[in-house]
Amino acid sequence: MVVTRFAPSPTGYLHIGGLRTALFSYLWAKKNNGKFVLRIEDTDKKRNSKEATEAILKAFEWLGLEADGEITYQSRRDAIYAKYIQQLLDEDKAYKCYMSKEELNALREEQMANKERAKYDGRYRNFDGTPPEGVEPVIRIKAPLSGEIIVHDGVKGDILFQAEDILDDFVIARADGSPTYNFVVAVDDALMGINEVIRGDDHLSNTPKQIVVYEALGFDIPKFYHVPMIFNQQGKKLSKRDGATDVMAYKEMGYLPEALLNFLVRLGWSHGDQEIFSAEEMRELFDPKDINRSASIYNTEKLDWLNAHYIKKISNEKLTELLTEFGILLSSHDKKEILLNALKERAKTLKELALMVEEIIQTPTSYDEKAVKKAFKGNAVKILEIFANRLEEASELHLPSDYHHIMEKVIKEMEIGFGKIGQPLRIALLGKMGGPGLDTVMAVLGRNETLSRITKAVLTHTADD
RNA sequence: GGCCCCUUCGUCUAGCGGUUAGGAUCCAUGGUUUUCAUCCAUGUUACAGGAGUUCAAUUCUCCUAGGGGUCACCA
Repeated sequence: MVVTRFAPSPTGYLHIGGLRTALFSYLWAKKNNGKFVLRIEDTDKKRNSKEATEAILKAFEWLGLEADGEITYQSRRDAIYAKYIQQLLDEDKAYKCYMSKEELNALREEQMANKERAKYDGRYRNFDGTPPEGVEPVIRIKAPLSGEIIVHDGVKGDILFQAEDILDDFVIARADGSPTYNFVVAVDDALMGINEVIRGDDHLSNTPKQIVVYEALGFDIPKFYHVPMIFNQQGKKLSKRDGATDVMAYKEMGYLPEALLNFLVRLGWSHGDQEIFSAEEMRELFDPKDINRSASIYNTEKLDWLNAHYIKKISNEKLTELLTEFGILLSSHDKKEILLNALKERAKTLKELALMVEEIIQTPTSYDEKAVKKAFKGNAVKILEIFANRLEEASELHLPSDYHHIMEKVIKEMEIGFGKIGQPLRIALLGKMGGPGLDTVMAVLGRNETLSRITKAVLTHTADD
């Protein structure tokens, strides 16, 4: 069974890059009827917060990603790590190193001065003398000092490292006894049965160290997939300063989860020419072998397009519900279907949609001057007055087509084109050009509000002349 | 700096030795629309550079350049 994982360190909100690796891991597990588990890497007590973990969970919930089983917290597994550290000590695969920080720094400086790679020199590797006073030892693993380490990567292919280039006896437990990252990652992945690791490219050079741990402990090495980074517009690694990288910020901006997911799944992954993927299709089609090898730049143009696409497809009922978060309450509005059908065609985000609804529902408080100049030429006022009269005379007015008939009637009566009535009427009703068809607008507003807006506009522009 | 990774339209990408180098987005133009948007159609734009290998390279190899990652008692 395929078991994947997402292993964030809870130091802040969940950002786009993290979400994408989580998504890839989730999809791959689902496709294989496997498991996707969540592990919180909170061993560094100073930098972690509970809120951050909750933020991650919240984002998952919004997007419909669900982790299988219990969440694992590394901070609660000290006993486990201690056990394996002791095992390595007992097997002479690790040892205590009494080098002080000062000594270590001195060594590094000397190596730097000689233009050598900073590297622990192994001075306590076979130490059996009396330990120096006053130094709490760290524990270092005996890493291979020569030979090759090959990472079999599902995205990049086999990558060859020379041990002497990259390895030294790295620390697996700090002076206070707490284990370090490369050690716990390997231990946890092994113990949790994770056999397919999908993670960011930035972990690629850590992988040989983790392989050292796997081998020392006799664990099976999982299959790795290192997915390329997502860069910002400047071509640099995404950071918190890159505007909206917080996943939940996208919710506030009016993006739909299906749009964000679709956008992210296509960032660095493809399935031929297909652009639109439902959640089901993603689970069916995702395969890490189709992950791209190169980094991608994060650019939201396509996200906007996808979001517009999904807004068009979503039910009005659902839309009404979503709009409440943007201060729009339509559930009791009798013409909400008509309104939403007209508006969802032209909104890129829910926030935009909310604004459009407001602009129709609210009586205009001012009129766009340029548009007024253009529209209120000639006998525009007269046309509006006649149109208003015909509206009053009409018997039943409900649907857009009812209003449309009246517009046509006036056009015929006065022997004018559609524009002659359309433009001033649009100004009267909405205060500016643009927006849905006027018949639709009037149907939504109803006869009284329509008449009232026309009257107000007529008064305003009669006074002007 | 050492090590490692990457390089097709502005952006996301297809391509897996022989293609008029395809799609999407963006942009532009036209059509539909009383307006705006949608929608439809059309168009501009790409194989980083140089050597090989080969009858034939975007595709394979090497080099160069550029970009990125990583080198902790952070994760």
